[in-house]
Amino acid sequence: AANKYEQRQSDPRGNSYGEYRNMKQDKLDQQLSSAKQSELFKDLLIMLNGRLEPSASYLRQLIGQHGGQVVFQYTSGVTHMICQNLSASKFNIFSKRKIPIMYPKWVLMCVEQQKLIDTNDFIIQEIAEKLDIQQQTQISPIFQISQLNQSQFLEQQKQTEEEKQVLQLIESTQTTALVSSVLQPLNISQLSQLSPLSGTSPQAFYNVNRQVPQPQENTVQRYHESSRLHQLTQFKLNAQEFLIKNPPYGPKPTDTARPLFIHIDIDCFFCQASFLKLPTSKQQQLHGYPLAVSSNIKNASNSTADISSCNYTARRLGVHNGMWVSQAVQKCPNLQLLEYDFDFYNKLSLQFYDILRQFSSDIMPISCDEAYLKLSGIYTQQEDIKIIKQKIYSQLQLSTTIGLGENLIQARIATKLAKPNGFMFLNKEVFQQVIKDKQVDFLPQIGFKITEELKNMNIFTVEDLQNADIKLLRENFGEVKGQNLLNEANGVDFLLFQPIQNLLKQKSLQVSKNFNVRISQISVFKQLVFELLQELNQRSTDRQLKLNKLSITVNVAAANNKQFMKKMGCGVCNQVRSTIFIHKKCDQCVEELVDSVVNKIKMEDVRGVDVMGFVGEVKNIVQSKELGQNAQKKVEFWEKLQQQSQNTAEKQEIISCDDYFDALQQIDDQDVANALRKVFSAQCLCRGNLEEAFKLGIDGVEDMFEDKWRWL
DNA sequence: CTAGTGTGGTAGC
DNA sequence: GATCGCTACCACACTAG
Repeated sequence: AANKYEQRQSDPRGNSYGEYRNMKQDKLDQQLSSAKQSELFKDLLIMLNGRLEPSASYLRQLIGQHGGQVVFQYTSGVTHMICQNLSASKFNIFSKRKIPIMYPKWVLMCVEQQKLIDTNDFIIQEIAEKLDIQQQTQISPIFQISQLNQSQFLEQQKQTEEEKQVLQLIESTQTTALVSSVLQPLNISQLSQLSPLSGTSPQAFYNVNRQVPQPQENTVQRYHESSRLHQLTQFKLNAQEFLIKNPPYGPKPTDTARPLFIHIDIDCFFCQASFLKLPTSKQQQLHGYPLAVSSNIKNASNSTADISSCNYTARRLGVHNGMWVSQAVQKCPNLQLLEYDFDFYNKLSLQFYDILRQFSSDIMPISCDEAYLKLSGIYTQQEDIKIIKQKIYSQLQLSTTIGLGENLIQARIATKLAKPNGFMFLNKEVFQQVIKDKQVDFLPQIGFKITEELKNMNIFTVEDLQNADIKLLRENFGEVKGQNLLNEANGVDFLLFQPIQNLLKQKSLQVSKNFNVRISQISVFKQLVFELLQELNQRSTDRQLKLNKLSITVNVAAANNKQFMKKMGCGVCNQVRSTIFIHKKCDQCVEELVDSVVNKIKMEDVRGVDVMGFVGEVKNIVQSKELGQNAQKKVEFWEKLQQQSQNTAEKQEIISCDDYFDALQQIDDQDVANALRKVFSAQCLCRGNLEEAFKLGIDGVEDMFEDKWRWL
């Protein structure tokens, strides 16, 4: 397979694969325009997103034949968006811009009927409903818990009208989730039934499609769509976003002498969710079998696909997460493999958090299916807490495990011990009892490397760790880590409970591809970096983060690269990194970024690339050495400005004010005064709501500036 | 000593 | 023909000044 891929990369018809692709594209475009059949899509710019059925290349061809234009990335002027799956954030972007989102079926049906069908009939239902849930949740009646006494709250949990409404709400969405396969685009045979008048048989189109090579754009995006680890991180971010927009409204924990925490985790989340997606008959058939979620593969006994989640039957038979499918079926020949359904996982995750919102106002999300809750003093009975489990089960059919403890680590360990479908309370004494004989890697934060290191120190069990010499631990692991290890072993928290409302601004973001990367030409490498940067740009824009620094990491095959390697994986690699400062959109930095590493690597050894962006707080930007020797004065100026706007709503705006940012970038070291004048004018004039600026006019602004100037 | 940069480890399924 | 090895964040070693 690798050989074939490389042959394609060095196709003799072009100097590089990219050029070859362009030639091919031109040729294709010519063919298409010559085969133009109608002007149906004239003046439309249609964006194709993600994996499509029929395929993107086929749709492109079809749209081209009928006079339309196609793009694969969002650009201004896009009139329609075609997709099957779409993240909530992207959905928001398109719906905000009032760009209709349609299934590919729309294109086919327009062509069939030779008219532009009303887009309202096609806007993706499932996603629209997901958005509806969020809106409804926001306006749904909120329990005024603080005004209720404790028993009233618990009573309300069981009985109130609001409760019924919430239940109905979630039940209705759940039905949608379970039948969502109904909403998938129609297949070809269904289509021909719908449009018997068609002149050209859809089947014919479909066959043409088979001969058109798949376009190579969006390799990063396509890859991410089926990468479980990518999805997993996005789900977590989605959950955080959801909680910020829909704050928890449960009872407010009071400062009691003895706070309680729960740790809640959905048991083998992906596995349960994928199971729920099966038809009932299949579910009955698989009942009691060992199950695992993995990419759908034909040759399980040879596959190096990862098991991403497996049920507890499978675990008892020796299967575990992260194992290769081939190893798993060797241990457990009856293992039944289930398919991923990432959209469904995401949906369940948000519903999970929607339920948790009722139970505490202090929630700390850990991942898409796992959170800590700080409990108020009203939970006095274990039964009160089990209500959470029951609710999640009755509303989502997902079994969970809850650990209860006086601190986070106790709760966390309790969950681990009680899995699956369990509940456990640990206090200090019981914790000591249950933990002491466990291997050290039973504790969180102790992974492969630290286990190895501890082995070298003759520390194997938690009890060994408890008795270890703190000086030695600190020496070997550092001050903090060493102390943390000891704390963990003794059931003392080192993780701080941080409810969602304390969430700090994201500091960095990164986009990686370290799978199926085999490169022979620098142009291909550039294309990959470009795509990664585009994605980075997209994400930072979506999340309104301003990046001031970019870093690139290239994974380069090490001498023992092939050892333990997944077939298309990156194997053992050395990392080559480099960092640059940026003044422009990050997808315009390809050349600079590539240049910074290209001399240190051989293209044929590249096994993966990772670009990271650092969020530039204006304060940090001001401090960065890019601003040169007068940075200190500029910082002071900035801080003064901050103080000025301290008590106004403008503070936030000033932080994100692009003009301000740009002006700062242009500050001239030779003449700080002038530069700051520029900055300050820009600040005033670019923002209409700085009232004084308008009242005083230009001269007034100058005076104002002089006024602010004195402190410099 | 300080501030900035580079490196490595862990977590979720 | 393979089957999706991501990503945020922390701590600390190191370096320049």
